[in-house]
Amino acid sequence: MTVDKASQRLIRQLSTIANLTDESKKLLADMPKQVVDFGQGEKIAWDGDRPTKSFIIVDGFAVSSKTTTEGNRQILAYFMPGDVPDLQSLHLPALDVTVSTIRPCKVAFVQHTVLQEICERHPAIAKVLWRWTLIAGSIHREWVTSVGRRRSSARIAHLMCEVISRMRALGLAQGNSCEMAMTQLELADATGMSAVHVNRSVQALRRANLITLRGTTLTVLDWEGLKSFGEFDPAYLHLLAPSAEAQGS
Amino acid sequence: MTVDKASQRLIRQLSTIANLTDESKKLLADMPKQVVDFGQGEKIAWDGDRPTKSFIIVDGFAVSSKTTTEGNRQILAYFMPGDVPDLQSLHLPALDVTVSTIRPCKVAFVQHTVLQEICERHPAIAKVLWRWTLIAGSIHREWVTSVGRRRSSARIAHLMCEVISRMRALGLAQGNSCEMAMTQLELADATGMSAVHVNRSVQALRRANLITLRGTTLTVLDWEGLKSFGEFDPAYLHLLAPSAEAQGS
DNA sequence: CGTTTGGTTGAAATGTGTCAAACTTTGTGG
DNA sequence: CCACAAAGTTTGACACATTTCAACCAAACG
Repeated sequence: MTVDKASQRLIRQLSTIANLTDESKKLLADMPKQVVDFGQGEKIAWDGDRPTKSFIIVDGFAVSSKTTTEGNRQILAYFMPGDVPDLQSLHLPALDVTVSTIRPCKVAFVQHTVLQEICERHPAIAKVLWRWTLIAGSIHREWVTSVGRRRSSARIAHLMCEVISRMRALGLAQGNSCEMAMTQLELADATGMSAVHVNRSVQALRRANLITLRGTTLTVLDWEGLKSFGEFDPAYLHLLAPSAEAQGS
Repeated sequence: MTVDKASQRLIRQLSTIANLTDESKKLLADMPKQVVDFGQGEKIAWDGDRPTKSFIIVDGFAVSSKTTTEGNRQILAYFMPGDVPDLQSLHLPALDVTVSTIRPCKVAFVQHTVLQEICERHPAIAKVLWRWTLIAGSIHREWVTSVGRRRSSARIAHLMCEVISRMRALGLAQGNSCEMAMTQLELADATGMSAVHVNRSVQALRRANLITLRGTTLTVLDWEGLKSFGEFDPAYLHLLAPSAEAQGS
């Protein structure tokens, strides 16, 4: 039995936070999905929308964001393959963020009715999805802390630790390297800084021999150093295997 | 049939975000609860705990927060009567925040086993609770935006709008006034600013004739003005009756 | 009535943003 | 495969928002 890529990604993501039974996996894999391609910088869902389906990121990277009246953008979450950026719309009809690709993306749409029926008939799956949305909330809390109370370069370091930890858990990191997929401008919008200051903070991390950042490829040179510099404690990610983050250095 | 205060508060809160059937209300009211009093500035639950019960705020106010290694505190959420600050621990065993009272609090503990059984047997209630945790996430996103991208006095204004809107929805605001229960130091920790700067920002809001803040009692003099100054759009609260926020001015 | 807690003020230090220009890399079409 | 354009990065100078420190004041409290 072959399983499509969208299902593989979704199942792999969920496996990082919960143990799925084979039955659950099959149910998720069998959901009807509609695959659509998006280019870089395209919007997939808009603040204020009332979607009737949610989507899985199959390939590529996306972010959710809000824009203030003065036109400043704040990135609120970072999505990688297997993520479902608008899962909350299952129980919150009106979307409160805009989701945009930061890389070309292949996404798979699933009707809310399908998800809802699965949740009703299979409470175990509902529980995992609920847990997933709670982890998204936990990550939000860590971001508030970062943006509110950490120095600029620690914010950057923390975000890098988060991304590489999540990528590792998915098996999408190569050793100490991963495709971060964010320009410095996007890094700025995610950390509440200006692009110029991000640049200077990144240089500080480089000078401290903590990282290498070429284009959008991040390499961690000193995992323990970066962790302590960014005050990163992976507990908030609530991953099943904390070992995933200890493989570094 | 008399219903205890803890249940009343809980049901009133949930009624602001969902329509509960009488059966659901009865089930919630019938949960065994253990009422405990806490003084001001006490901690109810600790970061890293693995609680076996969650608690409803019956009276008083509380916040959840994280503290950085440098000792800076970031407040992440603000809880009022009827709120369940650690509801997420139902599916995230390890708590990732500390919950402390900012006023003397009466709280009612409910065993997780009880909540879990209700959720299993009554999917309608599970759905409401899930929705509730999703709204908490939505509020977190708004806070990230505020802390990351809004000017200092707009942050304060935004937080004031949020608190008074939620208090109004609960019927806990008197006209344009409400008990905000936060000192300027707590306001600082919630908005990622220093206490001194909060003081200056509050004064700016006063000078603009938007608010009055005596002690911890907030009075809104110009609701529309405060809303636009703080870029406040209540959509992210996902309240059932948006009218609650339109009653002002 | 003194003590504590929270609020207010001023001055100086500093982190971060803004602006503008130059540079580098990446991608694309000829 | 080169040349060019576009996108992203880096740099410097300067402005300014915010923090820090320290002192003082006001209100609440036992």
